[in-house]
Amino acid sequence: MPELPEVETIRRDLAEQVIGLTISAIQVLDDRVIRNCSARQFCRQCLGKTITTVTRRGKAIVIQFSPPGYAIIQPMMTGHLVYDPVGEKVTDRDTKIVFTLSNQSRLNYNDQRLFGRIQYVDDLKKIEFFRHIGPEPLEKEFTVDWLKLNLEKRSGPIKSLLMNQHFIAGIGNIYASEILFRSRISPRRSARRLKREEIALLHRATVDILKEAVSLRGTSMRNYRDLSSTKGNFMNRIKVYGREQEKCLQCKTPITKIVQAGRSTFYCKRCQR
DNA sequence: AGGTCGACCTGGCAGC
DNA sequence: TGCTGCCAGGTCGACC
Repeated sequence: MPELPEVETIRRDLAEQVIGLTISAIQVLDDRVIRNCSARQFCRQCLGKTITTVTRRGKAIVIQFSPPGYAIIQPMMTGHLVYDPVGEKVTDRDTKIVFTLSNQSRLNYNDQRLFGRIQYVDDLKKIEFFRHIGPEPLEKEFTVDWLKLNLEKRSGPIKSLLMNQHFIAGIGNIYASEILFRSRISPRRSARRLKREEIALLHRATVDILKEAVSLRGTSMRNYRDLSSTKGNFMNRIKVYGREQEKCLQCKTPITKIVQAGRSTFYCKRCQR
C-alpha cells in the first residue's frame, strides 16, 4: 500500500526505535508472508541478531543486522508495521509476524491481503527486486538530464512509466497522478514526446511532491498508517487522486478517471495537456 | 524489448 | 439482511 513517502516515514520512525536492539523472539502466525525460505529458517537466521541500520530502497525497507544479514520488508498494498514500545498490545486478525526485541518492545507485521513479503538474505544482490530497480527520485542521481535521456527511449504513457519501478523507484498510483497534475502533463502522453520544458517541470514536481509528502508523513487515503498507527497528512494536499467527478481545484472542470495498464488514473483534462 | 494483462489475496462498500 | 460484483496505495510472470 505505501509508496516512497509512506515507506520513508516508517523507516525513519523504525530507525529511531529499534537500532541497537536485538531480536529475542519471533512468532510467525502466517508463514505465507515469508517468501524465500521456510518460517523456521527465517527465524533461525534473524534470532539473536542486532539491528544496526534501517534503510529504504524504493518501497522496500531494509533492516541490516549484526552479525551480518538483512531482513527485507515489502509491504506492497496492504502490509503494515506496528511498533509497540511496551510490548503489551495484542495482535489482531491481520497480524502475521511478531518480533520481540531485547527491551521487550514488539514489532508486528500485519497484512490484510497477504500481498506483502518479508525475506531474509545474507546479500542484498539476492533480492531480485533490487537488481533492476531504477534510481531514487530524492537522490542526486535523479536529474533533468537523466530523465530526458531515458524518457526518449520509452513510447508508453508517462503515467505507467512513472509507476514502473525498473524506471524510477518509489512512485505508485497516488503520487504518479499528483506529480502529473502539478506538472500540467496529461497521463496519456507518450513519454518520448515530452518537451524539454515539460520534462523540467516533471522533474521539479516529482522531487517537490515526494519531499512534501515525506515531510507530512505520507498520505492516508484508506489504509495507510505509520508505525504508531497514525495517519499521514498529505491527503489534504491531494489534488486529483480519488477525486473522479469532483471539480478541479484550479479550473473547476470535473476530474476524469481512466484506466492505464490496469490501474486507475485521475487527471484534469483542461489543466493537463 | 517494451507494454499490458491476469494472478496473487481479503475486506469494505454500493447496488439490488 | 444477504448476496454479487467491484474496488483497493504493488509486483511478477506470461503474453503480444
